[in-house]
Amino acid sequence: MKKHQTTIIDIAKELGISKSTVSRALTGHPSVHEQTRDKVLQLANELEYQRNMFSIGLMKRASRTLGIIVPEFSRSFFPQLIIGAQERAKEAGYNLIISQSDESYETEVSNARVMLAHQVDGLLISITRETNNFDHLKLFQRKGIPIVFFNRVCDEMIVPKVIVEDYEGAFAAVEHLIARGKRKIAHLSGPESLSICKRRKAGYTAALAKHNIAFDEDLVVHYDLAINKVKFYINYFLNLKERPDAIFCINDPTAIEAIQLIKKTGLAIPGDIAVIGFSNDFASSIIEPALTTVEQPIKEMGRTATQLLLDQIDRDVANWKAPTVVLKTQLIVRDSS
Amino acid sequence: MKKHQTTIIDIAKELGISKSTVSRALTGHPSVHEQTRDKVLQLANELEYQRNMFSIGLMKRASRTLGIIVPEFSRSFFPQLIIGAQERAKEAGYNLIISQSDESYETEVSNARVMLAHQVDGLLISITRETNNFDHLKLFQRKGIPIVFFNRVCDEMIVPKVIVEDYEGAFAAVEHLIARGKRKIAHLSGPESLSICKRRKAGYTAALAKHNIAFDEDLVVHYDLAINKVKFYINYFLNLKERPDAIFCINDPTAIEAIQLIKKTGLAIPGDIAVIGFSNDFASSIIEPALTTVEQPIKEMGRTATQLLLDQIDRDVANWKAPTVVLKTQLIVRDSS
DNA sequence: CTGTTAGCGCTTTCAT
DNA sequence: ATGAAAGCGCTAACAG
Repeated sequence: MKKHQTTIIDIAKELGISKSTVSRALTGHPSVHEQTRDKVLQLANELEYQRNMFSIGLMKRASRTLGIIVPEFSRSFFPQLIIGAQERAKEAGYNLIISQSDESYETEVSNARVMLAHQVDGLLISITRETNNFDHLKLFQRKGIPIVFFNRVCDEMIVPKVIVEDYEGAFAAVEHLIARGKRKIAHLSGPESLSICKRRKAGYTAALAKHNIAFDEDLVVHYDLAINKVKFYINYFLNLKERPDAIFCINDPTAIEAIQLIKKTGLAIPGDIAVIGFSNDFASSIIEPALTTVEQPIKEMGRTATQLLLDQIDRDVANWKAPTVVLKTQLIVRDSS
Repeated sequence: MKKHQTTIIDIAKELGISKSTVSRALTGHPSVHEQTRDKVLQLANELEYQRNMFSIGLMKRASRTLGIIVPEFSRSFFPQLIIGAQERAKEAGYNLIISQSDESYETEVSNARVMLAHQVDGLLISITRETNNFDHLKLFQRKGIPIVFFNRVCDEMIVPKVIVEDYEGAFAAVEHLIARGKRKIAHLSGPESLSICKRRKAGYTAALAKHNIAFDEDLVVHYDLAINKVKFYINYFLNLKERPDAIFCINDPTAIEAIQLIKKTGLAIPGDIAVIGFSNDFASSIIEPALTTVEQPIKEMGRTATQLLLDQIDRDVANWKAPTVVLKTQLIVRDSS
């Protein structure tokens, strides 16, 4: 199958007028005779003319395309976020190229390369759990292509970021556990390299402090978010001399896995051990007992990140102060606590 | 922020050689002096040169980009499928532009337009539950851009398709229910317009027939897949004079919703009513009782569809017989039946 | 092995 | 209101 594209030249030839006039008519330029424009538009329609993005891109040095790189999308979080981003992009007349890095640093670098090759006008990114080096992203800055981080952000780069109230959310979750009478509250956290984990842990610690509960090193564990390893850490918690009476998990998939594991041991949730997650993923209301969790506005995060990106693209900003937008979180109390 | 692109011309000038030589060196053309090539490659690297897809696309009339349009991706099915598609595309040196039509025909048409504007070399698509008119897709054929349907296919277009053994899967599911002693088996199906639903229904009907169970019109309901309407149909089933003792649902989200609703009424699953889904989504092993379902090879479907698309792109086929690939399904028996 | 030339399809001056 | 011409960055002939 060979593609045949209807071009402006075809239309011009057919109508016996110049290419430039056709171009003007097609782009809605005012200085075109109405009759001429109508004729052009009609013929273009008949021939199913489609503007060639390559030549336009070549001329304008802009693709009107944004890129988004997410670490994974097997769980509902990132797909939902992408829906928000896509909505906002579309409203603004931009398209979105999506790619997922599968929690692999290498793939992330390769995806970034693809985005560059596709001449995206801007990049949205949430980094993998492995990403420690940011050269591939700094390259965008050097090339003058704006970046916005969301969810998992990079602290060392000064660009706009969208995060949620991780600290406050974690604080509220732990305070809620305390209100339920729990005192030995464990925290199953993610990689220490992710700032999101640091903030949630800080909220956890602060809530304990406020209520005069001693911070116990043994009750906090960091893991790499590989879901199949959760069993190891849950076992660890359950076998402690003084078993924790609650576990605050870094995210919903972790919490859901934890619940399934704990149920198998015969322990009662939340009686023996309460469990709390973070994010309010779809599955959290399905599991039994239904998961108490900290809801974050996922779609909104996608929209906001996209907006911040558009702001940078439109504005011709030399010393633009990169904002960090912090979205609200809300504790959803269900049956697991 | 204004983009500055390093171009081949920059490199040529810097090195005092011709653009074509630079181009040849960069594209790995054999007829370039090794020294020259090394110099070019090194400088390109230093200057962080990035090929401009626009000019290449303009020249080659190909974008090395595939498009994929899915009806939604809030559930895990399509994201997983996309992962498979992306894998295969990447292996073949293609990029993938993803868009989701939100189960809206209008959005699907608009997304198709976007794909066209982006000059995709081929399109993968699973239609929305609303799509009855296929003009927007036939346009691709007219333009010589290959299409492959997957999952939700269009019967009236003769293009490659990837589906699963819907009939066989449904047959196995219903036969399993019969083996469990169920006799009044209901079927909550999707829109009659989707061939996928027709095939599953046919499997259902055939299994009943094989075991001499009369087909009961009242036990089959079609709905539009809007998940919040499931309660209406479940209620209908539960209030029938002779309540069904099993429900075969068109997909896992429907089945999961059904289980939640049935549990609220106090009926026992599977004792009073067994429930079976289709697809083996992530959530199906989380719900309690765990959902019996027909597993389909989701990632594989994405890979296969992509391969069929690549086949069409590479081959210069006038009268290429469009294949329909049918992937295996497998019944996963869990606790809901 | 390397350079020259001529476009790909479009927009954008600059004329008229 | 329209046309002519130049060129975006690259590659593919065709020469040497």
